[in-house]
Amino acid sequence: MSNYDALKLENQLCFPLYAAAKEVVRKYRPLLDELDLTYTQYIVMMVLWEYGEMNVKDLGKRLYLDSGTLTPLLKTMEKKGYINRIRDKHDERNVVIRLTQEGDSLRERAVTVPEQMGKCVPLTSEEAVTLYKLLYKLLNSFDGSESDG
Amino acid sequence: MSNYDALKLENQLCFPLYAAAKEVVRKYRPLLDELDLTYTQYIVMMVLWEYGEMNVKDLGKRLYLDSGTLTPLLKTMEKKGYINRIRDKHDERNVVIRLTQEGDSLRERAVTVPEQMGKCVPLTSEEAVTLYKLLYKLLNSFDGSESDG
DNA sequence: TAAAATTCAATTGTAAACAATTTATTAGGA
DNA sequence: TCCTAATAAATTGTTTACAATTGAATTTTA
Repeated sequence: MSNYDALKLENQLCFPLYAAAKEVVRKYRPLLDELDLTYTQYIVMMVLWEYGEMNVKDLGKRLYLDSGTLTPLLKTMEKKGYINRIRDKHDERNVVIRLTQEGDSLRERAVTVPEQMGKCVPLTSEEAVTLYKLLYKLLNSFDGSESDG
Repeated sequence: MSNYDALKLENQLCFPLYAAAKEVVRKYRPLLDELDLTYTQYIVMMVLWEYGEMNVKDLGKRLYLDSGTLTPLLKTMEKKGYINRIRDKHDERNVVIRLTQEGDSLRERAVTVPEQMGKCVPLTSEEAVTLYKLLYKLLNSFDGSESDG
């Protein structure tokens, strides 16, 4: 019996990670609906708000997403008018993603999202920092073995 | 400028949560491929290995999944021969999920998965416990607001 | 320089994930 | 009893997510 304890859900580290991530993304939904963004589209916007433009590959590396996810996502965002997709003149293999005026100005409305989310997270700032560091320790350890790119 | 710092990816707690969860699930893939299970199917099996049987609703509550996800997933698992789906005689609204002999015996082969995954996680046991507790603190705080059920 | 290898995005096919709705069943109230 | 809630699973439609493959462009190398 206790031979199988390692297979119990309550003894998994991955399960609360998987479930908490899903639930947090669900918490974002009503806030992001008002910006006509999904969570994945939102993190793309965050990168673009900070860097202005970036090609698909670098975006994927930053967000841990591959072109199979990003290509249709970015096409949707282009239809919404938030970004442009432009072939790089110097290397036509690259597609550069650039914010439109509308996409850039969305930033002002998005600025309340992090604080509203903060209210949903019942952790002290020390706990949040600890969690943040542990998650990045995990994440950084995977950086040698990516897909795609 | 620093008005927008809260919108930087590196200042988000949710992003490393989201990304780490995805990457950990990816790490499971080659191990679970040998059992012909996806990660979501695997956590269903973990619950069933422990409890033998459970209806769809309770399974969903435990795994933070709704019937829209579980119904097709469970049908796939039934086709594989790991489970049976049986309408509850006493209340025909309920579908009870029960392990088959084959599903039950899969447990023996699955028992190496947790230890193999443990090797991929570069955390001390103290760190793992801290992470575990923080994730459940987060997760438990969401328990009032579920979907479906 | 021509051929081979590499790189990048796009495509294809499959599997989650979930909101919203629908269908069937059961429970409660008048 | 009949009618209305409420409940549980299934269905519908949309979006992620990713492995594997394809096709086009670039770089390397022979």
